[in-house]
Amino acid sequence: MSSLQSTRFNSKLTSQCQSCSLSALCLPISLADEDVNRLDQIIERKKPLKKGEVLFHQGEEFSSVYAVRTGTLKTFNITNSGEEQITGFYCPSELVGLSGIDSNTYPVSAKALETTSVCEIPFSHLESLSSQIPSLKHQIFKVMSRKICDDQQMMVLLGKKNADEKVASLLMNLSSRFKRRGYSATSFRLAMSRGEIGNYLGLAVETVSRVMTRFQKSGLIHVDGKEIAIVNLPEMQKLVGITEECAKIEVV
Amino acid sequence: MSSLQSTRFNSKLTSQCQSCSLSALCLPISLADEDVNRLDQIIERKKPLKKGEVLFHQGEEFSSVYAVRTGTLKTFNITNSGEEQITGFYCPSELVGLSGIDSNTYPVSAKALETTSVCEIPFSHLESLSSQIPSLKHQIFKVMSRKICDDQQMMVLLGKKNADEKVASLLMNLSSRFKRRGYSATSFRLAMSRGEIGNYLGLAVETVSRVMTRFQKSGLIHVDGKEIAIVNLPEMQKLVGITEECAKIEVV
DNA sequence: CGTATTTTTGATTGGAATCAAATTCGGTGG
DNA sequence: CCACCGAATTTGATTCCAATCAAAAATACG
Repeated sequence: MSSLQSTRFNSKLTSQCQSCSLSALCLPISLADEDVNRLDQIIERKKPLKKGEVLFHQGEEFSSVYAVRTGTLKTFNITNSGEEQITGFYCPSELVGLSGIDSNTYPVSAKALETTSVCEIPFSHLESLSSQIPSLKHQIFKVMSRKICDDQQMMVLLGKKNADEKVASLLMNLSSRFKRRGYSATSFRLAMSRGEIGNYLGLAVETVSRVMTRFQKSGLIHVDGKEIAIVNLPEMQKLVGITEECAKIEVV
Repeated sequence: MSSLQSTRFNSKLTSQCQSCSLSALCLPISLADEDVNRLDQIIERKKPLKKGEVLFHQGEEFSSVYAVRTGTLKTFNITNSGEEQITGFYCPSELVGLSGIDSNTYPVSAKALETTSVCEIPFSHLESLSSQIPSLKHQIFKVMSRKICDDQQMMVLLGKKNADEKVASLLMNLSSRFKRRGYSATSFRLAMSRGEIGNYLGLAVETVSRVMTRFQKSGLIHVDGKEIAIVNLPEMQKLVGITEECAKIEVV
């Protein structure tokens, strides 16, 4: 158990969730002001993580879920052969750590890909608060359900798609996540390296590089290091295929 | 909304969950008798599905989650090219349909691989009941968290493993699920076809067949149609690798 | 400014897909 | 109970996509 006092980075009596620009994403529910305040009081805003710092380690006791406020996280397993297997990237407003509830242990590690600040949400507090606020409980169910959906789409991607479709899917997925937060859907900066993309997609680094070069040559995207611009959006969407369909369902 | 009366297949006033042999798996919590009864009253035991019958369709409005009592289900997407993409197999005591909570729509279809009976659990009832029974709410969180964990392991499998490891992983996974329900871990019958296994694992049917033949020749397993016997358990576990590790974490 | 790391590019290899066909299995009706 | 038909499974030959090996180029960083 971490100390509320010692880790609190920015503590005020007024609700910070209410003034946070992400609240509409992080809490897409209409909580009464009073309820938001109650939620706000259990949340700790931690000191930002520097690139490469670890938020929690695989195997550690589960205590909190975390909402990313700024920056990007990756979650990963260490395989028995010692290599890293990335299982997800987390952008602002997204929750990380939910997979620890079942075993009361984080089954993955979470590491910052760049300077990243998070809100720590002690799960036991969240859970008891959710008993008192049904819409909050429903929201947690929804977030977890959404994660299950997304992971299953990822399973389809990994099992059925070729290298082009995988890379296109990741780029379009990131694009829609940027858009959701009000940023450009067609021009953004990758927080992760080519190696991390390949690791996540089940591709070799070289393949990721080749595919991106090829996409650029065919006028689908423009690549400048980590800066990506989607040039031919319709064609990219076509490449993504099935994932697209399910995105529709989810958006409803 | 389905009618409670019309679809109820086997209705008694006494608690059926209490006498169900799966309750320790389906409800691995110590609910007070009174609470079990309350849960029991919202559950409908539906008429068994015959092989090939569909429990719910992709795109249909979400209303219930289902616990498999006997038999096996598969969940799948239909891709835009019209082919089926299997996202999961469900054995007795396992819950299907949780991915529908987020969008209020089932993002997959569920179909019986053999004669299968399920308990229908209307989600709105379950949710309101969970407000009154904190341990039930916690249990739902756990089940969903576990699903997220499992799916992420599946992602690792699909992204990083070769054909041998994939097939071995599926067999060992099924083995542990049979064992959990009190059946033999080393001898069981596959409910799914080679084609469905291949579809699920991201392999061609021919590859699944070849791998199994090869496993049999090397004395790892014995295959007789759909009957499988694990002959060399340690070697099979070795093939599975990382998934093994995470199984340990989850079991704790 | 020089070194380490990341990314790109090229050549070759290999594992699984695909194509093709034989065989077995499962269900049905005579 | 057996013969028959379609589906599922197995087996074989060939192809192809992405991995691997290798090395140059670009970028990050102290």
